[in-house]
Amino acid sequence: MEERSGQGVRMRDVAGAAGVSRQAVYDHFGSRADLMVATVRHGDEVLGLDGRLRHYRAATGGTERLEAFVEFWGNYVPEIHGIARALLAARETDEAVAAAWDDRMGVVYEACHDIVGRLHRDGALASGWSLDEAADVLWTMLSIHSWESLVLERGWPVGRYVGRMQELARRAFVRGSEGA
Amino acid sequence: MEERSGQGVRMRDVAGAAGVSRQAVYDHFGSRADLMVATVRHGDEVLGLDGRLRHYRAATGGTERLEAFVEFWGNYVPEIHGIARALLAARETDEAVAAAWDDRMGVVYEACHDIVGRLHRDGALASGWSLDEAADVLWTMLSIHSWESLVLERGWPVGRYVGRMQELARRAFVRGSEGA
DNA sequence: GGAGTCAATTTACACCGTGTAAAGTACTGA
DNA sequence: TCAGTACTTTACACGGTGTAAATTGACTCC
Repeated sequence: MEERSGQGVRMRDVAGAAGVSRQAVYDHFGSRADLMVATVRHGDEVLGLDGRLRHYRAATGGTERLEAFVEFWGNYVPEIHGIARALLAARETDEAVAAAWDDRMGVVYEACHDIVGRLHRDGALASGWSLDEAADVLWTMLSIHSWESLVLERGWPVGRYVGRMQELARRAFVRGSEGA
Repeated sequence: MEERSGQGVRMRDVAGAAGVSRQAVYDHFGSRADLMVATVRHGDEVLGLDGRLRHYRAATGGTERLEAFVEFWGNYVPEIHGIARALLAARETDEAVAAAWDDRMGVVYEACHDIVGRLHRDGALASGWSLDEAADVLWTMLSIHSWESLVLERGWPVGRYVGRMQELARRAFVRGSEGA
């Protein structure tokens, strides 16, 4: 239950990789969609989110939290990328997958909203943004797709992604921060 | 050859909508992938790009061109969205579709690079960006996915998309422009 | 040791969408 | 009239998901 990753993977591949018959997989998981959802849940348990989010949680200021979150996210996405692509493809047709995806993305959105709210509280939110709009844009900037676009298509190393996105987010959302 | 749009559409749907047998479609287009490519070409002819890009072409300054391009793009995407989704899904498996997509996106990338180049020429590019990195980020900000995220998922009207993206792009790339 | 249970296996098939093949029909124009 | 063309219907191959049934094998309980 470890090495899977992505949409081109058929049930027989999963079965083969697990050294088990195709039907055994159906017995255990029910369907391809259910398998994905189970994989997501398993990933949650195994990826140590609590540890990874320590810096984020420790940062109470809006600006610091924004920076910490981008850093967490940039390093987190590569590890969930395979399953994320599979979910993204399957959520078109499967309701349970769509729900699992929306649930995950909802958590990210909440984080974005929280960050924007703190910037506002600190008087640091750049003018011109409503809280919701800023959260929408931050969430969009940090989407898996944008990560794919920069890291996979344009070939950015993860470190550059993190650095530039931190800078971009600061410029976009933090009042008076164009110098660097 | 007009009303199609998107990935859930099967060959029989296309045929039915055209009032023709499924095989006739195969006779004309060869395969689903070829049909998509043909649809893209047809769209190019019919969408009046030259007219739509007039403001963009007329704007020679980096800042103005950036603004004009975001406006063009925001209004253009809704019309290509259906076929774009289908291409996006099919490019995973079909080489010709992938080539057609990459060709289109290449054009957009060139436009982004041109804009960033003009900003730099005008001395208006915000500090901290290399030309390539700024083009990469602008291109990513303007991706179909980001448009979907804001307009379809977050429910933004197109006008708001255009306005906020213009503002965001200005903040991100134009030196000294946080006030508005 | 023998019976029952439970998991996993093999084999087979239904369903769907893409794509191919073949035979038939109807309209066109030299 | 005949050839060509455009389209039709019917049929099937292929690949992937998902279901069903009969079979094997191991482990437990008495």
